[in-house]
Amino acid sequence: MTQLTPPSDSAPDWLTRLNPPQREAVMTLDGPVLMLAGAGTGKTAALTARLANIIAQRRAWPSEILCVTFTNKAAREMRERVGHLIGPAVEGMPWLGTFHAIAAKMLRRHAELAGMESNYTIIDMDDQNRLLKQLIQAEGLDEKRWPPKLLASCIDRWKNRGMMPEDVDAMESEAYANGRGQQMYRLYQDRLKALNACDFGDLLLHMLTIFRRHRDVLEQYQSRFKYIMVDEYQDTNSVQYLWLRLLAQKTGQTRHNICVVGDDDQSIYSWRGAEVANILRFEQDFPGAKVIKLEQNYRSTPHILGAASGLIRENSERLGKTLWTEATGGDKVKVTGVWDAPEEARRVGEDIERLEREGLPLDKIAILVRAQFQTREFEDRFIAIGLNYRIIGGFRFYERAEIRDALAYLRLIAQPSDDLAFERIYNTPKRGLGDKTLEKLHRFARAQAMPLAAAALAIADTDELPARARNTLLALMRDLARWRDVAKESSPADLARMVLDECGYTGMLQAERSAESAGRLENLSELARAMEDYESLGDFLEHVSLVMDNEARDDVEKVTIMTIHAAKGLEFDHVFLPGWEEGVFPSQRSLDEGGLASLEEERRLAYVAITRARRHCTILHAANRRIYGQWTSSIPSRFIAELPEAHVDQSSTMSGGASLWRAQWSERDDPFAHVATRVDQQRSNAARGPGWQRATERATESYTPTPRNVVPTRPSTRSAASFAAKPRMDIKQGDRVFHDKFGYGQVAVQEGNKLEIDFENGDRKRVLDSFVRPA
DNA sequence: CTCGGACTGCTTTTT
DNA sequence: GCAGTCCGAG
Repeated sequence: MTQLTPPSDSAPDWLTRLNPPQREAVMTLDGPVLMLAGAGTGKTAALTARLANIIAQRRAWPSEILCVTFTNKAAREMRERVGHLIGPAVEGMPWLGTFHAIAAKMLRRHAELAGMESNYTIIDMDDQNRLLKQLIQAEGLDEKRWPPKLLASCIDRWKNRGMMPEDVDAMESEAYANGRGQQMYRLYQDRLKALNACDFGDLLLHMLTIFRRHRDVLEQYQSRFKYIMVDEYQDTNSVQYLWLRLLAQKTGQTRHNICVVGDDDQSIYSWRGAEVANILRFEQDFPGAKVIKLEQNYRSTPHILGAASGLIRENSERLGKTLWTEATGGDKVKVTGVWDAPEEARRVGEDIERLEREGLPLDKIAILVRAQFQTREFEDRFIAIGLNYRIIGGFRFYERAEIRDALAYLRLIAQPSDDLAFERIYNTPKRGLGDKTLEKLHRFARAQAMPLAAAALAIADTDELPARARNTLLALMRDLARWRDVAKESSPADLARMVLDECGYTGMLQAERSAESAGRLENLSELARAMEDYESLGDFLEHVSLVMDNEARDDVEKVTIMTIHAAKGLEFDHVFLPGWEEGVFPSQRSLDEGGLASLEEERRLAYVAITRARRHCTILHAANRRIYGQWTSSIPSRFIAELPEAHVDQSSTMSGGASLWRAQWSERDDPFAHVATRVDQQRSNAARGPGWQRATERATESYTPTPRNVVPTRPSTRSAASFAAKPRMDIKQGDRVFHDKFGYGQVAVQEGNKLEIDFENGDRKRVLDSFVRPA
């Protein structure tokens, strides 16, 4: 990573800064290349240097290179880094992007070959859900027994595997409603076609089908792309694999200039269709492939690497890499056992405050959890001690109801046939149109084979609807027509502001005056602000449907709390890994569903977690934790026992210490340990003796924060760091402020960086001043 | 249409 | 234990 950082303009510079294997990857331009890049081995540097090299050597124009990533973030990063190396020529890289963005772009050109028009709509999961629900109801299926979500996941799985409805066999079809899976899938596809829409999976599947059925189209792209590069290849699913293979295999010529980069040890997305097999058999797929291993790690200390490597060695299906580093020294990975989850959060909080005092910026620290529910404990604790944090994940901007409503209006303006958008807004804000009206409208629309919006207009000439509903509908249609005219002249942002005002949405929220409504209004103006960057409404809508991420721009330094999945590809000086207990990590559910294969994926996840750390890594496990409201006692994760002792420092805040945990593992050293359930643990608790039992029972029945057998930690109400935290200069008592979650309020008490605020809904809440801004 | 009570079901998540 | 959803009553 470090090697390419100061990019220089002297031409061969990107070569001299590379290590030998990296250089080989950059220089090998002919034929298939598999770059096996371990964590922190400078894979992005090598990939971007290779791209720059292709262009510098005039092997291809930027527009003749296909460069695919999985996330928008990765695509952005790549574009930026290539930009540093080759300058403004990146602008001419139209085919650098995510699989979906690239497929969508191709599909716009060939939509008619998939039975759509080129201005097709890309529907999101919410639309998909509503659509499926309608279909399920129409088919008279019991929604409870066969929820739309289940059907959605089946369809998704089929699409991930490149299956069209006709490819779904009887066995697969069984997965939904007693064998009606295939039928429902087909109905869904028909409905999408009628709506001139497709879902995310379709973007790739449609293009794959087009490539297969129309050789001329395929050949056009095959000859265009002289080079293909794929990042995170271990995450590719079947469609993506098939899609790439078609593009990379130019018939009659021996081009196959495909370079894939990945790490089988970091494959953590099999649950959403990724096939590690794709990377494992790359050499068979592309005979003569050059395999280059990047093994020199530039990120972590030897102990961190040693611990991670020892752990991942337990996995069977591996291509096998050995990470090494020139770095020396550094601390061992710390493993700490604590009594319960609140203590875990308390200790992490104290450690972070100590690091902060020692001068480590908060944004160099991360807490990585297995599952989202674990974040809560930390959030509570950090609020209490006044530690700045941010939680990544959870709700995304474009998933909020008000944003989706606003987008529905805009979609309907851009695309009058967007029935899903119509349904979403036709009575939002409330204008007195109910299910009855919608039902009649639906029937009318179906009979006339027209979209709902057109039907709304046409039905006004009939006596189908009562005068009142008819007039309301007509007024809405008139508004839409007017906005469509406005859209032709004014900017998307202005249009959005106008629409939201005139449709009554803004008014509705203003009238509400609740804590959330203020935040919603804020979000809507943020949406309009985001639209300033777009030329046309169409551009913006395309962006929104493909780029659902939203990086909150940072103002203050904050500790990051996120899932391990979300942390892949990132690095932090100090990483805390809480919740390493059987059942939590590895996740019980994962083991129940996928057995050994899942256990190995969990282990890879653990490997990813540890390798995020640059300098320090602290693993924690709690003996007691509340799960689904039940106090549950648990034993340390098997992954802890798998860490080589030479790289680990174990400690425990409980009497008995680490030996207790180790003993626990040897006791239950049987081959079926991985399917052990919590019920078994009740039994093994009994085997641990009366003292343990008493402690466990106490914890289960009545929770006491500091039981006798716990070495008491420092009383927590006011730690040194939080006391010392400086108050914000721009906010003082009595000020009116705005908080993203709670809305507007008045500062009642200011104490360091903590505020007590009387919010407009009457609640008084304690919050950190970094979470509010002056209103 | 809106409110409230019952019911459920709970990893990971990008596009 | 909690949050989100659904259905029935008003």
